[in-house]
Amino acid sequence: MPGDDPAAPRWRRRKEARPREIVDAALTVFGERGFAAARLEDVAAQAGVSKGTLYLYFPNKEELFKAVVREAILPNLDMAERLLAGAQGPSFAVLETLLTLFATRILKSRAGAIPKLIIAEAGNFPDLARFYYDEVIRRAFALLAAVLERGMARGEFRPVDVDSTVRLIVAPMLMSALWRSSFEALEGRPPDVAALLAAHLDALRRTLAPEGGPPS
Amino acid sequence: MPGDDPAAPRWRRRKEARPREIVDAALTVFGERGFAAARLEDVAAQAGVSKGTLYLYFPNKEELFKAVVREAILPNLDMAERLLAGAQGPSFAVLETLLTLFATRILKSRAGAIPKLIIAEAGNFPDLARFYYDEVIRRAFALLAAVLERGMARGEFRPVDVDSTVRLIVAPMLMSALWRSSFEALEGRPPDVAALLAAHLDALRRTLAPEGGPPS
DNA sequence: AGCTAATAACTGACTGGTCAGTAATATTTT
DNA sequence: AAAATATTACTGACCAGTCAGTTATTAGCT
Repeated sequence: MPGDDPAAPRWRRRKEARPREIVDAALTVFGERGFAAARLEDVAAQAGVSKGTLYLYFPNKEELFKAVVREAILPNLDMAERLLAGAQGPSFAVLETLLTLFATRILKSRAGAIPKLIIAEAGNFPDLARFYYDEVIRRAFALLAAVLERGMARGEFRPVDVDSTVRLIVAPMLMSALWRSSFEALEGRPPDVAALLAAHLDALRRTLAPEGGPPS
Repeated sequence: MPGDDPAAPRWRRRKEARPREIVDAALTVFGERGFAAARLEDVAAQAGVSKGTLYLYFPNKEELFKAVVREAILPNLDMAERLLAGAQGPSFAVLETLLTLFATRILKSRAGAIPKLIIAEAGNFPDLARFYYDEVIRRAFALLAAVLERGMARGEFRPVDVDSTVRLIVAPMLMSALWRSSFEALEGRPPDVAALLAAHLDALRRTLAPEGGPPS
């Protein structure tokens, strides 16, 4: 407990550690409440710091949010892009790995709340929407489009409309993320992400298979 | 313009027409701003009425929102349920009709904003989430599950995990709705709902086909 | 028909509470 | 002592919900 030791200082200067701790706390609070409804006072409390301190490290709420996205999402995108760049095997395996990566690294972590957050607030905070669209969505879509192109070029996938198919691939994953944030509490059992992912991959295998036989 | 004619009354009593007009205005404003950020003052202005009048017809913001859902969504669900109950032909045609119905009646109308709204605010307004879950989601899921069961019973669909497959069916439609509300403004072209629906139906045909041949 | 209450519908200023951002002040470190 | 870091108290804007008062409409009376 603070205050136990009267000789201990009430607080310490920790210039290096603060930003990370604040961003981490912000991910939690934004995830629970959304952007507009999150109170910076709560973020500060969660980070073990006072509200004024936030403003020493971030100029305002929006920039704090951008920092959250940068820390929680972008490293995973980097990883996914490196994965595709170095891929050797069949394209469907790449797709499978990417979706599994998303399910484990995003869906199961606190970062899973971010998509909901963006969708919820895009209308009222267009700058945020623009930022997320440019930094995340465009890149993720381009990545999946590249996998499809690769598969079609190698004769592993039948020819499909790339844009629509990318959306079909992404939708169930995204929906899982939104679902968790919104309705998990209302359903008895927690949603079975593994089952959904399996069914989705099965469906994709059938959808992408060239007429002759299975793609993988 | 009001005020043009000095003999015209400043307002009129229109007890019967008010509720519908207010709900209609509320759908617009909630759709643009979300539930929490929508100002009842704006709803009132849009309905051509003063703020106090809203409270003559609806006890509070939440009940007004529920009225919006009842008016904009539930009639479509009723229609869909009647459609399945009276269906004669192949199950895939039923599925196709249902999805097309959704694409035209919900996605293209202002009601398309409601899913976003619910997802956005579920965390902060659990009563709203519960209401929507009970009145809409449960019914819609049961409906699609019934179509799948019907198709499997008639040997038109291969055996699938019903719960996962329902989610796979819904996800792209839902995502379209969310997308429109959030990112339409940021992308150059408007999203091609028809192309997505066609690709989705194509994928579903392949996914549900029994091993022997096509389901429809 | 016209005049006069009585009532129902409606208005808009106000209240109480919330919260992002800022200013003034305090504590720690060098 | 001075600089750096942090806290606390405050300001200003915002908005759901309330309510005292106003206006349109109806009903009763002549």
